[in-house]
Amino acid sequence: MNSSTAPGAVNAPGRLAASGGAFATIAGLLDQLAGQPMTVKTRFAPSPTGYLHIGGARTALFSYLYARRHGGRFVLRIEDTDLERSTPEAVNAILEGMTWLGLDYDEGPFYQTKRFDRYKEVIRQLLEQDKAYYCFCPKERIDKLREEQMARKEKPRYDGHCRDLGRVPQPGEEAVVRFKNPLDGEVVVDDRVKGRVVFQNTELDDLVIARGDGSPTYNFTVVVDDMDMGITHVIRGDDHLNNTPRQMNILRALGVEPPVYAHVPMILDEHGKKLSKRTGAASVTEYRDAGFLPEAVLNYLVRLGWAHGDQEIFSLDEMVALFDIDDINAAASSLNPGKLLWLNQHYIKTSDPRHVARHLSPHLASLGIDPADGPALEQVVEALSERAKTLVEMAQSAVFFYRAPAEYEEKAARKNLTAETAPVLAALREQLAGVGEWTAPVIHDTVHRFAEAQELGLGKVAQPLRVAVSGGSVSPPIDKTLEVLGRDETLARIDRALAWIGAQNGG
RNA sequence: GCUCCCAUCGUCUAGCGGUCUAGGACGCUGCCCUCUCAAGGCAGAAACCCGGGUUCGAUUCCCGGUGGGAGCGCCA
Repeated sequence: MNSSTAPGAVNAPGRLAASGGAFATIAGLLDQLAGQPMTVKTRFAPSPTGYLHIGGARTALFSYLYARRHGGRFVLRIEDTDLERSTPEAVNAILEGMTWLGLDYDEGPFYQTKRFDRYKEVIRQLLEQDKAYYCFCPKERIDKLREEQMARKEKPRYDGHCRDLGRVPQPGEEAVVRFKNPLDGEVVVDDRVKGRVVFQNTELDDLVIARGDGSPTYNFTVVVDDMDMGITHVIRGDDHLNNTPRQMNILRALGVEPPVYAHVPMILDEHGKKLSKRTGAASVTEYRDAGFLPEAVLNYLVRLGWAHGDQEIFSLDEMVALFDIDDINAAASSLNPGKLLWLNQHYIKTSDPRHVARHLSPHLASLGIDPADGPALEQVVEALSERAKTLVEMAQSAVFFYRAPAEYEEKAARKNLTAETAPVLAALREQLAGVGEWTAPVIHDTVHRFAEAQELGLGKVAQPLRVAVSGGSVSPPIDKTLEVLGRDETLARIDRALAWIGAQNGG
C-alpha cells in the first residue's frame, strides 16, 4: 500500500520553489560536471478523467523502471486542472491500479488543484518580465481568425494581436494570459526515443497559460511542476511531442534548462486502431477483474515497445536491471490479447501457489465459494495451475472441489455413467476405500492395478470416475483430483453417482 | 490544410552495412506424450511497404512516394 495517498501531501508552493526548479537542475548539472551521475527523477502525471488506461500504465511502468534502474525517484502527480472532467472516482481508480501493479512512488500524489497559488505566482512573474501578456481578443475574433486561416490552408494559430498592447485588464474586464513565444529561431527536442526533432518557432503561437478566470492551463502547469519537482526525465506518450517545443520555450523563459524527454509511442488495439472503451478491456482494473496476475500484465506491458534481445519473461527486478529508454521502439504497437493470456498462464503455473491462491480468492468469492469449506486452496491451485489461462477460468474449474456436482454434464454422463460402468465404479469404490495412504501416487497405483485386473483401458476407468466426482469430463489428473478431494468426499460422490445411475435405469 | 512522428512474419519484436537461405515469442498447422483438459517436446507455414540514390555491398544510411498516427483549444 502506498502511504502517501493523503490529498494534503502536497508541498507548500514556497518550499517547492525553493527546493526544485533551477536549483535542482543546476545541482544536477554540477554533478555531471563533477563526473557524478545526475540524480534521476521521473514522474507519471495522469489526468483523472477515467480509469488507469493500459497505455498510461505502460508509461508509468517505463518511468518507474527508469527511476529505479538509476537509483532515482519516481513521482506521481495528478493533473486535475480540468475541474469539469476530473473526478475523485478516477483518482481512486488510478491509485488502485498503481497499487495493484505494484508501482510504488516515492513522492506524491501531488494534485495540481492544490498548487494554483504557485501557478499564479509564476504567471505574475512572467507578466512582470514581459514574457507573457494579457490578451483581450474575444472568442469570436479567434474563431474567425481560425476559419480564415483554414480557408487559406494555413495552420490555425493566434496572430499576436494583443502581444504588444502592454495593457492590464480593468476591474471587471476579462482577459487571458498568453506566453510570448519566440518569433523566430528553432527549438530542438533531443528525444531519447524519437531522436532529434526540430520545430520552427514560426510554427508555434502564443499559447494561453491562464484562462479568463485566472486558472492555469495544462501546458503551463506541466512546465511549472516539472520545474518545481526537479523532474530530470519526462517519459510520456508521443501525443505530447508536439507540445514539447512550447514547454521548452516556457521553461527557458523561466530560466531553466528543460529535462530529457522520451516520447513513447501509443498503444493500439488488436486491429491496429486507436484504443477505445468499446474495443475491449483497456483499464488495469478490468484486467485484474478478468483474472490476470499483475506480474503478467507488467511483463506484457514491458514487452510492448521494448525488448531485450530474445527474452520474453521478465520479473520486476529483471526489468529494473535491464530497462533502458534507448531500447524503446519508436513505432506504435498493437495489443495482442493471446500473448497476454499466454503470459498469464505462465505466471499462474510458475508462481508460488500461495501467491496465486491469494489472487484467486476474490474470484472464488464471486462464485459464492468459501475455500474454508473444502480442501486447502493452495492444493487446488497446484492441481489446476497447468490448465488455466486466467484466474476466472481457474475459479470455475475449482468449483467442484468445494461443491459436489448438483448434476452431471449431459454428454459426459451419457457416456460414462451407465449401466455398464456402474459395476466398474462400484468395484473401484471398494478398492479406493481400502487404500492405505490417501496420496496421489498410491491412488495412481490403485487405479492402474484395478484397470489391469479388469482388463480395461485406463480411459474406461478414470473417465467414469472423473465424471462421478467432478460432474464433467475435464479435471486435473484423476489421482491428483482424488487426493485433493479427500477420501470421504470421493467415496460419497461415487455413491451418489451410483445412486444416480440406478435412478436413471431403474425408473 | 499545415507541422510533427512512424513503417521487419497476422501480432509483439531481434537486427544497429557484409554474420540474413532475416532470429525469437504469441497465435496457427502437423506429429509425439497422454485417464480428460491442459502443460510439455519436436517439426512446419509465415515478414524486411514501394521507388530512387550513397556504397564494392543495403533490412540496416539519405531522399521521395504511399500508407498509418499525433498535434494545431480559455482539454489534458
